[in-house]
Amino acid sequence: MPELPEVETWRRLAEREAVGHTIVDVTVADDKKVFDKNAPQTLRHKLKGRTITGTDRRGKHLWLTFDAPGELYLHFGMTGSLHVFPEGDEDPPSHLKLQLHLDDDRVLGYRCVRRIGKVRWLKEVAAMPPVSNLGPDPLRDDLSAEWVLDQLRAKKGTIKSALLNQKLFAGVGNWIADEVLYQARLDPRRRCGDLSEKEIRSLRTQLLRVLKKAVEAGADADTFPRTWLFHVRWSRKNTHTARGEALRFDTVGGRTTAWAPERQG
DNA sequence: CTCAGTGTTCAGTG
DNA sequence: TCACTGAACACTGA
Repeated sequence: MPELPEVETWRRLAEREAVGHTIVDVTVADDKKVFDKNAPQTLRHKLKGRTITGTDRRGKHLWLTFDAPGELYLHFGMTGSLHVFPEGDEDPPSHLKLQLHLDDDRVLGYRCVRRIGKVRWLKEVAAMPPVSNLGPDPLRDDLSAEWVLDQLRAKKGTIKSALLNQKLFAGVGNWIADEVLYQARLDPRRRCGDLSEKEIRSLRTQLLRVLKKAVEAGADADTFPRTWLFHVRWSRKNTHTARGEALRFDTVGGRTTAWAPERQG
């Protein structure tokens, strides 16, 4: 479920477990789609022998820095994830596309089931697309109420599509957008321009709150508050929220949107 | 067997 | 040119 909280959780995992370690070997899957323009052998050559010195993230994009120029960009698509496991693990994650074998007999592994993720070797990730095209990351960057008001008032589409716009709120994805609208009690189909100042301020407050809570929980869904829409939004078989409100599914902003009309009127 | 889906990009529309 | 919409991508699981 890689939206901002999941990617931030993986960044912290890499920061804690891999920074300071040297890559003694690299396993690269034969997958031209995930590796994009990078030839697998080039990637292997660049990474082998390097020491990981840092991690960074913006929105849903994660990258590693090293003791020499060049950065490893990781994007997870809809089904990617990052793992640390022992060398020779009997039951390693499936669909591993990249394995960095560290100097302490552990592996930092990038997994991508649906092959929509991307792995690239770049000079400076933050200076080029897609990361350079992102707007502020609500948890990393200052997201002032005034800026949000200005931006949303200039938009013509629905509030749901604005929340998903990475130039406005980098890292917000489909479940977070729905959760924020549920918490802020707003109909996802409302036009941005029709929202009152009070409603936009509430939206911003709930956005920061949902992101902060999800990151504090280590993106572990089981520990998200019981009342969150999250727990019922994944199956259309669910008919009600934990609070007992009728649940509805509509396509808004081109994405499946779960919401509770009686709360979000 | 069919179809929806946590994300991004790009072609098409107005 | 801009803002926005919808399809495509690849694969899994309901």
